[in-house]
Amino acid sequence: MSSLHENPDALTKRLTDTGLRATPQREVVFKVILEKRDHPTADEIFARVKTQMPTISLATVYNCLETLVQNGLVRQVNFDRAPTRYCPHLHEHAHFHDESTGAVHDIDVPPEVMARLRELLPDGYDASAIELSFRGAAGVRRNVAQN
Amino acid sequence: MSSLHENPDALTKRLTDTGLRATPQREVVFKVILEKRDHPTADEIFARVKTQMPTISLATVYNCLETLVQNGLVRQVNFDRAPTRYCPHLHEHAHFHDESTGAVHDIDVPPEVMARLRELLPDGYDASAIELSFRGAAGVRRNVAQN
DNA sequence: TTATTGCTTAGAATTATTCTAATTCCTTCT
DNA sequence: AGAAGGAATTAGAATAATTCTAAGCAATAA
Repeated sequence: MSSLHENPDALTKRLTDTGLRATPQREVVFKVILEKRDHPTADEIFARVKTQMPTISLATVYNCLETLVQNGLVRQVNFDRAPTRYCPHLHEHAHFHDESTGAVHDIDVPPEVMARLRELLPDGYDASAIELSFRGAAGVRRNVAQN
Repeated sequence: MSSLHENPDALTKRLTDTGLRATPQREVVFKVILEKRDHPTADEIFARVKTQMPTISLATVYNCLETLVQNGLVRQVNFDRAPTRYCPHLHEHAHFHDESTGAVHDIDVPPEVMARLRELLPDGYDASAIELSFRGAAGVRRNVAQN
């Protein structure tokens, strides 16, 4: 819940704090992911970034995303074989993939549930990452205008 | 734990029971998945199948896999963007992806844990599928020569 | 047997992503 | 300030898994 929205320098700082060079491309890619938290794909990010920086290339978007992911500033989310999506929420959480709308929603997972999942592993198995995702239909939403 | 290994007709029966035509190609693809439960990729399945049926095409393997999956005879397993793997275990379970060997191990998940996971979803969210996967290193294996 | 439907096949097409090689941009050193 | 060195960016080619297309073939139905 920091002030990344209000204070653009916080974003720059997060880059430099992790030892990264805060290039304009990285900043705008990072900003785009943070400002609309809808788990966009690389293509969608590319499209959004181009409106602010028309000369950027798709390869650069992929490069920036890779460095952001490798430095733990952004998370990757995969569903089946669909294009990789990018998520700015760093705390441990799961994802719900709404098949009817294509939207992806974050699902909170309490630490004790995570711990319970780890307990499922046999002795000697050490999980560096746990991925939990749901697929289905979200929001029955009776009595809500839809358009 | 049925007799699919000993009784090849059980395999045929499972195909016809689901309303599928038991073509030779489908049977051999299904057999290959069942007889070595190591979560092979489509390419690996193709290679194994070719030894028994050299004329089969990769497209057919993909077609067979698709019908098997759609009819619930085989499960698909995805890890990140790696090639899709196929799993003959139908009961609800998770997967552990060993990063050092590339192997995939099945992990049992007790029903009450599955139920606990479903409880994490907000009202109105209905999950038709839950995917749980671990990534990491399996089998610490001290005192084993490594080369 | 003929018609109909479904399956298989080879190869082309697609698509997300990565690679390559050239250029440009910073940073630092002098 | 100018030059050197390293890192980042770029356009476009390459890759790889998967899907599509069109044609032939096989099984079943009439």
